[in-house]
Order: sequence, then structure tokens, then C-alpha cells
Amino acid sequence: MLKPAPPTSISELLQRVETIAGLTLGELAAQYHFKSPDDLLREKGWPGQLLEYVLGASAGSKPVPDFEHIGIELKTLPLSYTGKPLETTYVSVVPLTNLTGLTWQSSSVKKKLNHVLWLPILAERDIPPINRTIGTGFLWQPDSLQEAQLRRDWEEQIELIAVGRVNEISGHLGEVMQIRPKAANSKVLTDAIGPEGGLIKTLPRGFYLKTQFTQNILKNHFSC
DNA sequence: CTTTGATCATGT
DNA sequence: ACATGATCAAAG
Repeated sequence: MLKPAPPTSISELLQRVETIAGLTLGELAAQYHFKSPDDLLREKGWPGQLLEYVLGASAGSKPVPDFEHIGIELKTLPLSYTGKPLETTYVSVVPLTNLTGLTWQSSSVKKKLNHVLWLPILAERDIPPINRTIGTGFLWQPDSLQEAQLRRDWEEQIELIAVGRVNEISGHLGEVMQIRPKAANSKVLTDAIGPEGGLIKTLPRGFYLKTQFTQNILKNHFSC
């Protein structure tokens, strides 16, 4: 099959999502002649890349949403047998310099999470990737409580970075959104503001949604 | 070289 | 069990 064109409307996207619900990743990959790894030890991003391809997301672009025309970001969500998220959800890179004037409203987190298409996948580790089943995808936008929680976590942790305390940040901070390393390995270094106000080198970091937060998104959607 | 797609793997 | 810190490939 050819590479699908980007959906031109939200309803078209949702129609495609309905079509793939219940299929396994392997079935979908076979239909589109997409590769199917035996495990995700090396190709950790495979589920997301497959779904992007099948649903017609713009490939590997940077600052724009996956579905640029309709402003929607695609996120796969790996679930356990009991329906709980197995992993945190990566959101975006954490800015570590040039933070003056940066606000929640203008942040990459706020923009990325403005409108998300969640695609649950039954992804328990004892299931080979090709046998993992795609669930019912759904659209989500943060409600006022969720946005307040995200904003507070963002502001608290960005403030620490702004005053040169990036090295005091760990995954323990944040009520619903944490900061963790995001790099090829632990030797990668990037610029950040140091304790004396100058530049220091530190690990690149990313914002991640904690599993309790995404579990609540699921609960709100499938029970209301 | 960096960002995006994430999951792996170990310590608690 | 679960979360934090570490890691990997593709694409631009």
C-alpha cells in the first residue's frame, strides 16, 4: 500500500483511527509493508513511527504537530493487561538556556499538549511487538484542572533551571509532569545555566507525563 | 548534531 | 511493582 496522505479533517482522522482499532501492530505493518522488529531493544520508537505512517502524519518534522493541518499531536500509550499505562509519556525537550521571557503560554509543553490523539496499545512486555493490539484512539485536550497541574509543574521546574539549579532536578519532582534525561546516552552534554549564572554542561532533559496523569486521562475518557 | 519516536533496565 | 535514569534508531 502507498503511504497515506495527511487527513484533511479531524473526522477523517478519527475514521482512520476507528479502522485500525483491534488490529495488531504486526497486521498493520504487513498491510503497509512497514518493517516489523522482533523486539524493541533497538527500535524503541517503532510503534509511534508505524502509526504516524499509517495515519498520514508528517514524518519526522520538528516544531509542528504530527497532523499539522488540523493541529493534532499523536501519542501512542502502552498499556498493561489491566489497562494501566506502562510508561511515562515523552512531551518535549526542556529548554535549559535563554529562558528570559519564556512563559507557560508560549512553552512547547503547552503547545504540544493542546490537542492530542491518544492511541492505546496493549503492550505488556511479554507480548512481542507485532502481536500488540491497537485500542480505541481518542482525542484529548487538557481540562482546566489538568492544565493547572501541568502549568504548576512546568513553572516550578523551569524556575529552578532559570536560577541555575538544573543539577538539583530529578525525576522525583513534579506532581503530574517530571523532567528526566533525554539523550543518546549519559555522556551527552548540552549548555545550561549554572549556579554562578554562567553556562555549564549538563545532560539534555525532556518533560514526561507521569503514568498517573495519563491513567486519569484514560479514566475520564472511558468512564464519562 | 539535535529532535522525535519512545522503551529498556536497574535500583528501591 | 514501579519509577527514575539510561538508552537506541530514524530523520532533518
